[in-house]
Amino acid sequence: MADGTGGLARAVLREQLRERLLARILDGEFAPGERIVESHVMKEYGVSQAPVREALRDLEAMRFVESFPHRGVRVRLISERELAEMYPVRAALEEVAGRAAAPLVGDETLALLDDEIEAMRAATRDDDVHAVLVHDARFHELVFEAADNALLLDVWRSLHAEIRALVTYTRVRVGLTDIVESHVPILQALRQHDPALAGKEMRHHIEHFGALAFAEKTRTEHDDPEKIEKTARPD
Amino acid sequence: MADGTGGLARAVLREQLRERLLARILDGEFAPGERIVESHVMKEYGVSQAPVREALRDLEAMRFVESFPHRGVRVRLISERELAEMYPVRAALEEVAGRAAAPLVGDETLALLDDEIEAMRAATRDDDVHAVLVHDARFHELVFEAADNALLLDVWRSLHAEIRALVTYTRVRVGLTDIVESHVPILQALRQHDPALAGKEMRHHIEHFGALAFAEKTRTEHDDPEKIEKTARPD
DNA sequence: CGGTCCTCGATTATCGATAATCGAGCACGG
DNA sequence: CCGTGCTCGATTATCGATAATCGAGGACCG
Repeated sequence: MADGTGGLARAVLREQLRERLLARILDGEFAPGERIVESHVMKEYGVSQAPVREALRDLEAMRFVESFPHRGVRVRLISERELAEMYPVRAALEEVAGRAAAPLVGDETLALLDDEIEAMRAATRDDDVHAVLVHDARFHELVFEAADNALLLDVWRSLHAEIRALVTYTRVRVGLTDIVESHVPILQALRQHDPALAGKEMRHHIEHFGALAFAEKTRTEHDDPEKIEKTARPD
Repeated sequence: MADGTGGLARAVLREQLRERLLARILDGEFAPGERIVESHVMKEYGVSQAPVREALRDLEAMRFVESFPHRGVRVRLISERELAEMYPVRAALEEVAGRAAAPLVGDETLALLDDEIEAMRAATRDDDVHAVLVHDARFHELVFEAADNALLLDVWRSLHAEIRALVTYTRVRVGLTDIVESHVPILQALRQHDPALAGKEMRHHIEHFGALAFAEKTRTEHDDPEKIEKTARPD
């Protein structure tokens, strides 16, 4: 992929475009809510419209963008409501992953998990938020991979967009250090190959930050819409 | 948002094609493993290639088909391994849905759920497997809708393909009646608006049939690969 | 006789152009 | 002034055609 913008050779165009566009979304070059115009992209990369459309549709399936007929594609801006909705889903998935991974995880993976925690610590020292996010996501992805359940991994990956927005947002309320260190109990539980404990730690890890981010909302039975409505991200 | 035009945003070719093709897949006209050739579809419906490709890509995101570059699209044939992998994922999601739905569910929804059970019973009497599947899926979908969590609903819907294959397969080992009647405790728990119970019943409902279909595999901590390997469906 | 290389039909990936649709801005009537 | 309807530029949806790629089958060589 080290060949300039002029010649997108190598793999299928659609996939290359997808990766390029995704990178630009994650880097914030395409801000949330911003439109992505097909004709602009096709001129910029010197390709036709079809692969651009298909790449955008892939990104839509990955939940990074949304589209409406005849109105084009825009980068999804994830509302707080959606973020709140994500917590129970993600908590449940992570628990499944923890339970499944615990008996299967090998020493190599445990070492890699340790590396990711160290990398998060280093990034925290540099106050490099982006790096923390990357290693945080990688830590969890390693657990899901260790669970040896392709479907579970797929489903989790489809939440990437929300997870990213989530962590970015959460950081405002809790420190990076808290996020990083909260991974330690998970690693310990995996080291002990204790499925129930690993599952519980994974679940708590998610629910903990969910509770911090949304105060009492997540666990209450009565909904209180106003608490959430007013925060609608003004761009 | 809904759609500003008053609800008549129908008729995007891609979406129509997607529905048509999906129906044909579900009806078994396209058998699992069978290829779907773009040029054939475009001639058959008198449309161009682009919408066909995009429709197929949508179906891929829904997990009904799979595609490889330059090798086209084929209807996914879901292995027993994948089915086994799905159980813990679905069980976790259904538990979340049950917990969330219990406090929110209204009388109308409870009545609809009752209707679905009745419809399943009627279909069972006619030995109409297809109808049972439809109403079974609809029952669960109603619960997910009642949970009022769009993300959860989306994730669950992305498992449709697996769920269908699952029920079809399970039926070989357990009777239709067992499947149908096992929905009753869920409905009762929802009637009582008991989140913990509803969640538990939803989970058990899934795990029960998972256990039936795959013997002891699902719940054990030690993996015993051979038990599963040898079942590789030759069809 | 077995294996490798090449050709060819079938299919997918991409292109450039056209038709359909949308939203903003402007003229017009009240 | 204010709302209504129309026109127009911008953008998406679809089309028909071309280039790239794949897999099967046959020719060729050892």
